[in-house]
Amino acid sequence: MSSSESVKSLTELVQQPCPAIDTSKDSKTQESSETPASESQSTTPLPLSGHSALSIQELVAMSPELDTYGITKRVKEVLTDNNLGQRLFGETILGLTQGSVSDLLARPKPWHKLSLKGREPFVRMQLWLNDPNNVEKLMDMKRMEKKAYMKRRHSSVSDSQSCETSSVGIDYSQGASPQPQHQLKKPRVVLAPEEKEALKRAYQQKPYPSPKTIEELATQLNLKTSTVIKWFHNYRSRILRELFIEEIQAGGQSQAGSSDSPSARSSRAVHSSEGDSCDGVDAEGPPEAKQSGLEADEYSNATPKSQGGQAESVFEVGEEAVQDARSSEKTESFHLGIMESLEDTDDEGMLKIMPNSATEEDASTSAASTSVLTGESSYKSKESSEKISSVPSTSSTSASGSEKTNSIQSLFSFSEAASSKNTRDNTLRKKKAANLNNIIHRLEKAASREEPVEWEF
DNA sequence: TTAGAGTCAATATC
DNA sequence: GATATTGACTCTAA
Repeated sequence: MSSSESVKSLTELVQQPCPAIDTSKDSKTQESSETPASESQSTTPLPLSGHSALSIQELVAMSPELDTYGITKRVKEVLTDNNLGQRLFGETILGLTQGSVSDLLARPKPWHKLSLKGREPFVRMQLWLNDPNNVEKLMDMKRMEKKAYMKRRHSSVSDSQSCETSSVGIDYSQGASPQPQHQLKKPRVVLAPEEKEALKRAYQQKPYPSPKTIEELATQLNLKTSTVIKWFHNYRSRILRELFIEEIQAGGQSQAGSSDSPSARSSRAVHSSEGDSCDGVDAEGPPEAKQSGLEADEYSNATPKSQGGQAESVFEVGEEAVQDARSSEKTESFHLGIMESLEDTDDEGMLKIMPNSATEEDASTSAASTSVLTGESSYKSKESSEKISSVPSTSSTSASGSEKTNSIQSLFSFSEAASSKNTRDNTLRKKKAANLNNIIHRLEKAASREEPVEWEF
């Protein structure tokens, strides 16, 4: 099983243009006819079928580390070069929907961060890329699809012409649009920008809000608690992904070749990202939130406050590290805002996330809550992101061997490219690095000791 | 139970 | 029309 031999052959299979792949044809062409594998969703689509006895899962399990970023990059190139759509590619090759493909191509996770299931599409992509014929095949499919579409369209046009009038009234009566039935489909919730802003601010204060906090948020925002919960889930994971890709890009810039080496990447991305994908992933980017409690001092440095005890001491170091960032006018309000709104810090503390909730208290408080808002938006600006990026700025330090720590470190570490941007002096950075590593270390310890307090940011 | 991962699919945007 | 975004769902693991 683990024989190096099989691994080797697999490596060849996956990494090199392998003849074995020629396969696909048969299995592919048949499904192509009309239905783009899509529906088969769970059934394995792809051109792998020819791959013999090895199921995709097996392939994945045995696959050597793949350069996910490189793979997606190539796929994107191929798709655009050949004018192939994500939908077709996703449905026929990956067995995924267009949205998933888009997401995957835009924000691939590094291999080591992927679960077996998550690796599947990348193996498929790699295999697909390996055989240039596959592009041709896909193009054929595209043509066929087009033909089929035209056919359908023609026939439906004539159909609709004949029953146009009636269809209006029919609508529900016929299965065509089984819409109202039990109104099975819940309308999609679309959060208003202010709501998102508020949630983001809340996130900055507490990436892992307690149920109580969630309820408060839900109440304040007039949302369902489940929506708030889901939003936090999504936001967290998307922020993470955003970070990974930025790390990779940063790494690619600073060190040409290796596209996917996991750790030791700059964290500049975290702040500059503003890629707005995940809608705000931009600012905070509390990368390994869970793993390190990072966000506490990293982007919402303010948060650490409170908690007292060990946490307090832990964060006071972080505070220091953050000091300069704070000195910048823009970030200042940001930090202060959070600081103040976190005045009572723990879960009991009402989150002041809505701009209008600022009515309470005195001016300073209102300033605080609004400043969180303004702070964030400024956070989004390139300018400020640069300033803020100095916060976690550190040079990666030696220490810690665990992967976890490494990745955490990488979040704080600065690639040369990134660091060259700001003028911070090295000693200061090193000092911060040490401090932050210290924080990380202690947080991890605390975590393993199960001291919940420590994780309440 | 909760969080993370992977997706879907509706909607927004280009 | 293609692609990007994002709320929600499902599954898995701790």
